[in-house]
Amino acid sequence: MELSAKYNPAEVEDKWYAWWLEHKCFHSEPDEREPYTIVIPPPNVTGILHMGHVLNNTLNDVLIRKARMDGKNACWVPGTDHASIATESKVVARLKEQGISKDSLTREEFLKYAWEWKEEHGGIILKQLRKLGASCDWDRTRFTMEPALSEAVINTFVYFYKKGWIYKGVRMVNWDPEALTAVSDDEVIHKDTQSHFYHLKYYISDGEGHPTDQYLVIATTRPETIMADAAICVNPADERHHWLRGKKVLIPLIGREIPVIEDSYVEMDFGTGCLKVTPAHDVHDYEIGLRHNLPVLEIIDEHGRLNEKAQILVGEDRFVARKKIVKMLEEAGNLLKVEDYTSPVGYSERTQAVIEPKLSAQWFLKMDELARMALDTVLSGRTRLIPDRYVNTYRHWMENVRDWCISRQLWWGQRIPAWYLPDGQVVVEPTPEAALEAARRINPSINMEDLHQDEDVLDTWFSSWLWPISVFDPQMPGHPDHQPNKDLSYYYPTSDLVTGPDIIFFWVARMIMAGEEFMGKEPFSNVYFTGIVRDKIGRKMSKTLGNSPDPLDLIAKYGADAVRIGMLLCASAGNDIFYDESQVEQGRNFCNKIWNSFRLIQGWKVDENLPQPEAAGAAVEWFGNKLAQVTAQVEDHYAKFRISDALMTIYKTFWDDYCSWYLEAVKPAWGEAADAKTYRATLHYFETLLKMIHPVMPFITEELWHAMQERGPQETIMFQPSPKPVPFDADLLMRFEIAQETVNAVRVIRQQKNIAPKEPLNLLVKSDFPAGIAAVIRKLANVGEVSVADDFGGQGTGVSQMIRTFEIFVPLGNLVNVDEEIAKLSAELERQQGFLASVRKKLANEAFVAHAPEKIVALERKKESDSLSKIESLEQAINALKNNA
RNA sequence: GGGAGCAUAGCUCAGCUGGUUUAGAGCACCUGCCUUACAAGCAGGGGGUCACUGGUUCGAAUCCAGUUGUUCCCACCA
Repeated sequence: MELSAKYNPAEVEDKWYAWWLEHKCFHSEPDEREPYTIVIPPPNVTGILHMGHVLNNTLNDVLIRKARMDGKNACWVPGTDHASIATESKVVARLKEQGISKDSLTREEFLKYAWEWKEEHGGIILKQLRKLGASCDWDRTRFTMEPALSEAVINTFVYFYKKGWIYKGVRMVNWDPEALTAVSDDEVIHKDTQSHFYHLKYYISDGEGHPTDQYLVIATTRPETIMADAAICVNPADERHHWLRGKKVLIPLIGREIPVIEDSYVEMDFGTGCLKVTPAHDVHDYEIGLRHNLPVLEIIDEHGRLNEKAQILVGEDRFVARKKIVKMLEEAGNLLKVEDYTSPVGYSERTQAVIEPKLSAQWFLKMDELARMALDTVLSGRTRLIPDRYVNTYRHWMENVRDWCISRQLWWGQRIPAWYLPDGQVVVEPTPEAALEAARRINPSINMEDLHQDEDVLDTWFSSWLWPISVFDPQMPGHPDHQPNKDLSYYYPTSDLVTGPDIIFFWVARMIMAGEEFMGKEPFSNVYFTGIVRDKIGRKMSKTLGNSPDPLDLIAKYGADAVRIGMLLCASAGNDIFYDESQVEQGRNFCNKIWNSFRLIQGWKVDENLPQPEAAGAAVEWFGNKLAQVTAQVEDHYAKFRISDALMTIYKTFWDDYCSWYLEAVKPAWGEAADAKTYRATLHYFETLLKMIHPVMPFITEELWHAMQERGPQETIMFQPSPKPVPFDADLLMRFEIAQETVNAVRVIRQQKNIAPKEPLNLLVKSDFPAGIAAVIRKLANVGEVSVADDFGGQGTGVSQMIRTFEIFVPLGNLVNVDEEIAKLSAELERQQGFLASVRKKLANEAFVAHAPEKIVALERKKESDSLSKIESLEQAINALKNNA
């Protein structure tokens, strides 16, 4: 087979992915082997692949492929998330483009559109993951809103309701006036926002609703809410304001009378020390209102517009109203001054709308017990967080957790299984039929038409948190009729979870809660947190910035293996990833290097009768030991989730050790054949390297593994056992390093003296020079003869050099400038003497000798004696040069 | 406001319980090579007072404290 000079990924990748699918290589069924399970962090069903997914899924795929080659029964369960807010807002936006407003549709009509959208765009991302090489068990693909998983969600809701942990309550929630839904605290992003601090005069009432000429001053950022004020509050300890006790003041513009109250919540040294209390539109004001029994007057509607209770500016958007009311206050003489002011403002993560605190009835799940269990899971180490500093973050959240608001005023999602009777009583049951039955136990005359199901759906995370359980057993173990499930008991708990730290609370923590509650066992042993993918100058990749490349374009340009390498090269755990296309280029170059190394081997003619040359024999022996050493390092890196280190270790072994040293050492001379022994070893090493790098580069390794020799119709590198560490000869490796350093030294001499690589040189060493490496040196440095002499004095002029503690000499006759060589050696001598002095200083320090461990002291003595012998050699060499001159 | 992380070569990072011939890698850079596997390559080379200041120690990039810069998380100062 003739191979092209460059690796061409496109055809190779499509061919092998199809082959893997056809041969069901990714599919897993429970058997007697040890399971290794990963559940995918489900991407949004209508999402498209971005660099964050590439990072995450590459890591997942590396782990799952490694486990597969380690002989485990590897199962990677893929799927998508219905992402209620994100998807619903996309559908709303699309309908808007078509001139259809969501308000004009019934729930059923809207859901019809939403499902159409899902059918159209859903799962695109899963197709894209195949391009990346993801070895997911596609037969197990799940969707969080498929009927079975929705049932899991509903069953879970009913389970917790019956347990008494789910309740309905009126709370101040974070209202998103764009999406028209409450969002959880975690979905609110606080950003410092430039605004203004308006100082307003509130005149004291004369008791009959008329202003006196006395006034107090409040400072507010939200003047448009004054019409909802219920009181003015001061700190009881604030003597400046004691004259206000018992007074009433008039709200500017509308003249409504409100009391002055005292509460220690108010900071005396902030603003004016007077706080306007607006219970309906501020969380803290609401709490003050509860303490002081203040009326709650809501003047902002769900769209963020003022309603008729505001009396003025009715129908205006809150921000328009703010501008207008400032002007009105100014004209009325109530505006004392305006200051620039920066304060944190909450924005909706999904719609970017400014969050409006709003009172509403919502469903909550009690968190205290769940959090207690889940905290223990991590603190006891049953689930390890990597890097472990996330344990602190995790603990802090768990210890300060608030009840989870699980209802969303959306349609896309699992509808809350609560039915209201006409008298307002509620029954919670998994199905309408069961609900009717339950309702009839309360009131036997109830009919289906009398029941009204709650309009809200559940938070998306209320389905995602079940993911490691529900993908295997959608009925959920909490169900009263639950039957043991073979898949669940085999695959659960899963092994590793790879995800971003941004969803540690949304998702990871809650999965641990669900795992403990339903299974009594942690859902995964390790959670590996990746960093956030940023561009070269540190900006988060985002669609709006346009700084995120399309991964599919990259794959088309460089190949999937190259993209995977590029991503992993810079992906140390927990650190943000600075992505740059040059890293993918590096990956592409590596593919090409591997490809060409195979072209070289493949081009050899093999002669079974040829004896193995000495240099080849030595190289074969060396590389076998080198591989053993490297395998141990790689295994260690994997065990510590240092994937990029594992990759770099193999990369260097393949490129530097195998290609640059080993192949050059065993390569037959031009026109000559290779001996069979060397050839077989070379192929064997190549195959070992392919297996080592396969989890990272699945495509090119499969291609070359098949190109090496005829394989069986079912055979794939995917299931080849990964190389296991074996003992190696460290001394032999050290000797070869000396050979390498010697070769380098000779090459430097050539370069400095302008001697062509083709021109053979001679090399002299002393009798202590390590044995068994001369042949390799001869071949790689093009040295005619390596001779042993214990005195280089009579050898004419040449270059003398130290390789560690060994002196070598290259006779060069009149090519050498003696003065230059003497200067060079003298400089080295001086450096060495400096070094010796520092070592001796250390050894002369009695405290050091007394306190330092014996091993360290012995090492220093060794340094001393080595240094002494080097100095001696250098002095001899200098003298020899002088004598020869 | 509270907490956590980071600061080592131009860039991205290793450096694990302080001691390994007076700090490593990859990329980038410089020099010389179109040497018959690969110029997406080969051979060689230069480059860092380990952010700063103190402290602990026989010994500090490594441990401690503070300072500065930076990133992230949490948080209600109107």
